[in-house]
Amino acid sequence: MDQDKLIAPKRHRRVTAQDVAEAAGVSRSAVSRAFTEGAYLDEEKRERVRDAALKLGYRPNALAAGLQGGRSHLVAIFVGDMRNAYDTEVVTRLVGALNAIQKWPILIDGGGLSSVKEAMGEVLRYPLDALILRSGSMDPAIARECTKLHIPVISSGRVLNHPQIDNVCCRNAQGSQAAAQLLLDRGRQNFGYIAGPLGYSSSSARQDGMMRALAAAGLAPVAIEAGDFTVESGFAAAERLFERARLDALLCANDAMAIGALGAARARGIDVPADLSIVGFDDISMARWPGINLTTVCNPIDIYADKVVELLSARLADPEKPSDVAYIDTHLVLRGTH
Amino acid sequence: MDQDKLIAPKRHRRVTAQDVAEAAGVSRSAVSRAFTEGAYLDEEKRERVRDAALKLGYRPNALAAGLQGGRSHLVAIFVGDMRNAYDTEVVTRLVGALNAIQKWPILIDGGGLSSVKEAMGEVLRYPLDALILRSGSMDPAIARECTKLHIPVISSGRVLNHPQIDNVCCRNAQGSQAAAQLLLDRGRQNFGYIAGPLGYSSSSARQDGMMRALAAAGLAPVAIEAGDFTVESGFAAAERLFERARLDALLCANDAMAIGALGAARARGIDVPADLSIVGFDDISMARWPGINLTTVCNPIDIYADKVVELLSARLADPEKPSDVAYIDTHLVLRGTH
DNA sequence: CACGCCTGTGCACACGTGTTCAGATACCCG
DNA sequence: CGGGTATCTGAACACGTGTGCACAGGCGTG
Repeated sequence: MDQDKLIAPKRHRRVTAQDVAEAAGVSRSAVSRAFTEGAYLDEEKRERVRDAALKLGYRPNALAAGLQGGRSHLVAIFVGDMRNAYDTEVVTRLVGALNAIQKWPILIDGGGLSSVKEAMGEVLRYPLDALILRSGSMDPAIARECTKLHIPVISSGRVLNHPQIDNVCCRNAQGSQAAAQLLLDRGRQNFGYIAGPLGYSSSSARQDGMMRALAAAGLAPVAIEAGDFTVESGFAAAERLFERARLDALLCANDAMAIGALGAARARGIDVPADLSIVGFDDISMARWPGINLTTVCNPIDIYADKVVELLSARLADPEKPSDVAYIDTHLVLRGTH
Repeated sequence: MDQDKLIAPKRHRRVTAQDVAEAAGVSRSAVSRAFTEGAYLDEEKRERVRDAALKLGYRPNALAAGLQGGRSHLVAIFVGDMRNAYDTEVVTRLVGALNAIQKWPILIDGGGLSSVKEAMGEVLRYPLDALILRSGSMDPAIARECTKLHIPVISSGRVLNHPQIDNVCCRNAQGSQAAAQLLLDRGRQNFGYIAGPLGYSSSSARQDGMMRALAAAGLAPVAIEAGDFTVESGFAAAERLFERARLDALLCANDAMAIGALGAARARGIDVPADLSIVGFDDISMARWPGINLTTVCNPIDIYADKVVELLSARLADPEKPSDVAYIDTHLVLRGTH
């Protein structure tokens, strides 16, 4: 009956539960039970099965398990642009947090990809446990499509208003309002702002926060320029600002651009922080590097990742629960540039 | 016959090929063939199937496909420590390159994980198309275990001597030899070196390269200290070096530590590059930031990622091919610190 | 017409697992 | 000893797909 197998042994067949069963002298069901918590199986037999499995190098095939049971334990992380330092750090923490709860993250980098939509379509062929969006400029249509497939979506960094999408978002306005207040208290009056690209809710919310603090002091920003969240664009935007106006305070939509601005200020011989205060947003790891030492608004990454995982677990436990928005508090980190 | 389904409709059943078949009035096989390139199927019928599929939101289940056919299209990337800037950049490019060829990378971060071995064991339950190691200090036992499961392993950054493991590695010694020669030509004589942790082949190879260049000039390094590849450790190591000796040239095992050293030099009032040359290794994106502008040895990341994917494709095409080592050439990037 | 070739189709199997179901065995209690 | 219960076990099914196989028909050629 096993003729065919003997005649044409498959290239490199995976060790299967059947093989272990034969080696241990039990039924295949018993093998399955030996690896399932809380299943009825004689202890002695279970041990025998595990020994045989170890010897043969057997591992239950996750594809088959996922096909049969409910969960695949795969989670897709869609990240808008992995060349962005903050996004990268968030992804790093997310990967760690997911690994820790035995969920396996599949990464899709929108920044390095021409046909994002197509890639998403391919990945959605896997019955994902969840999809995590990490991106300020995600096409909401994709998110909607996922909810149609009944896979949980968690949006990070941007609140998507949809009954089935959970969100994690930091209090952007509050953060930059506090930053502006800090500089106001220090006596600064001529504010500049380096914004992110249009359409990023985080950037505009942060700008609003600053405006609110300035308005309360009867002020308005002297000049505003926009970058694309990169260091280089921050450098360029700062140069344009310095050309246009004489500032003593400069707030930036994120740390990377603040670091660029810091470089531009130094190149121009402006003394930071004596003549100019620069404050970033996010508190990426480079902000604390010697030689940068940036004063910034901390957007606590660990808490961020933990919250995402927490929301994910809750959603998996109860798929029908109402959607949730977790707001993360920021706090000022006073270093050397304010 | 479908009573049970009607009585107890599964929570949210995925749309299956059977559903599409019924909607389009064809057999289930026809649906499968409609999505398979090069399968015999009437063009008109294929179109009908695709219409129905689109309407129902059907996607062939990748788990089932992977179970049945050979490939799962999943690739695991094991990265030693995602908090390392260079590793992160490599991973980013790898993710992009894999996405582009429709392979879906599962990330495992050794740095954020207590039980790496266990995590690897869990992930190996998926029949991976390949495993990519990105780490200087990977336990070779894990790699060996993978080859036993007959899944291709590609090691990046460290050459593993195993008949079934492909490798991508840059010419470390050549790179730092050239860097040392650059500084020798500039008239430097008192060399210091900041090494990585013990057991990282890349660090020791880079040190060897420097030694070779110095020896050829009848010199030897004045002082050597070690860090752990982080900026902070580079800062600390440089301070120890400055305490011990008067240097005019400082080579570092990677860019992050060089950036730390640069900060330490500036904090101490040392003029770089007038009194001290600092050269890093890797050319991470921060090396070109204004305010850092680090002279370094470029370890070209794009080529790196492309080579990995190239080796991967070759290995998948012919699993029995002899193992290969792709050496990547480095080149000096002259900026402002030499 | 006979024959072979090419295109198109449905049936049935294999992939490897978790779990249900019914049956078997051991055990305790009245 | 009978019967109920708790524990254990194997057969069978479902999960959803890709594909080999057999077959059907159309068409061109001798």
